[in-house]
Amino acid sequence: MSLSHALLALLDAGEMTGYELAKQFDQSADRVWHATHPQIYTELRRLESAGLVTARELPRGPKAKAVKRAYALTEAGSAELLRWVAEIEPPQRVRDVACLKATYFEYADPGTVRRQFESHRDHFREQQQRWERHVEQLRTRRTELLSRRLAVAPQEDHETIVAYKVHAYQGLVERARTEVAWAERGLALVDELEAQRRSRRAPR
Amino acid sequence: MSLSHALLALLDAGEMTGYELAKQFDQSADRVWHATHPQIYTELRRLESAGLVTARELPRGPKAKAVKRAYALTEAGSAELLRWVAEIEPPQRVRDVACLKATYFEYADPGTVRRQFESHRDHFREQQQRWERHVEQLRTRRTELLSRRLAVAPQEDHETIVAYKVHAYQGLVERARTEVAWAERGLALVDELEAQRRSRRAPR
DNA sequence: GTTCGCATGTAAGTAGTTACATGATTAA
DNA sequence: TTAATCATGTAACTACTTACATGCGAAC
Repeated sequence: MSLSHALLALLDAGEMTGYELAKQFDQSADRVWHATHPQIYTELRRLESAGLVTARELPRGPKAKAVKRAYALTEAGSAELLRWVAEIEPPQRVRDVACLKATYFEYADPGTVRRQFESHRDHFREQQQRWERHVEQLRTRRTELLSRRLAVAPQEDHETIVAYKVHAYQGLVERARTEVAWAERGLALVDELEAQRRSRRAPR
Repeated sequence: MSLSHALLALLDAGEMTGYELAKQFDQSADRVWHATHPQIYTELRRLESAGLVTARELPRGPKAKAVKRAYALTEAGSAELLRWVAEIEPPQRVRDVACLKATYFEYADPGTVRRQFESHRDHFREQQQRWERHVEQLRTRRTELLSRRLAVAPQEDHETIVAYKVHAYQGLVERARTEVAWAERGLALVDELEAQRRSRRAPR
């Protein structure tokens, strides 16, 4: 289960509350792994009872009428993170709605198919830009998480840390680019098929 | 939920038993959507009680000591399939273990990282070849499912049906290619980082 | 005084996995 | 006779989603 490891990995940059972790998941470009807040809070409690993280209760505001919980890695948590990174996992199963649906576009009229491809293209264009920005921020070491991480790591490791992260997000950029290209070829295909149909129905 | 629609789509090629459907999911290259057999049998029963498919009980073998159930689309099932194909769904959330892990490769030694990238590359090379073969079979109309589907569709639609399926699987080929390229750049990166480290530790 | 962002959760439900269980038929 | 393949399921569990619920503090 990768949510737990995503959390351990984020906590390696230092103490964070559930709320801050949730933000990393769904606001920033760091969300290589999607998770909702109920799942995150639940998982943090589980990690705590498994002894992989510890929680420190902090007052919220000066009146201390409510508390927040800041989580940090334990020794066991760090060890588990190391173990997981080295472990070779069975490849993930394919489960791709867009592709599944595209296999049956014959059932939809050309206008609808066009809208499907356009929405696919627009989505991945946006993703591509988002990830390109993130790669740029990593290169110039301007993300908050990376700064925190570099602050607690020895100087000589900095280059390696940055290089692997850049490579990972660069992969996402390429992937998004591939999807955009696929959608654009799809749009061209719709045009082509329509032209063929027209010429077949009214030959000269 | 896309499993139900994957099943409806497969059944559009004609009557099939749960066992045959399960084979389409995990044996053939058609598995754009992964599912295990318990899930498939359960879902078929659900589709049946929802009135989207009907089951016909057939004897298994001549002695008729056991039965199998052949499922077919109902009117409502076909309608639902059409509705689903035209519907524009919210984009899927990213949840990528390989990428998540790659972000933290700094924690592993170069040998381990190399093995990770190699296994990624090998997996997607195999996927790429599998999908290339499948595209070829679709082009020459030699897959069983496609033959069945073409047999029940009007002649003038054949080209469109084949074209969209080829496009969908061609997309998977490109995606696999992108992953292979990413892993190969990863391997180059490991070498580069190691060379840098060596030269820094022993300058000339 | 009300809206926005911070902060934390529960509860009910759906989707998907893994292990267990059974038994028929076919080909070597 | 034994192994492989056909064929169908249940049960227990984990992962994830959605809706509901609460309350503080700051700024306008």
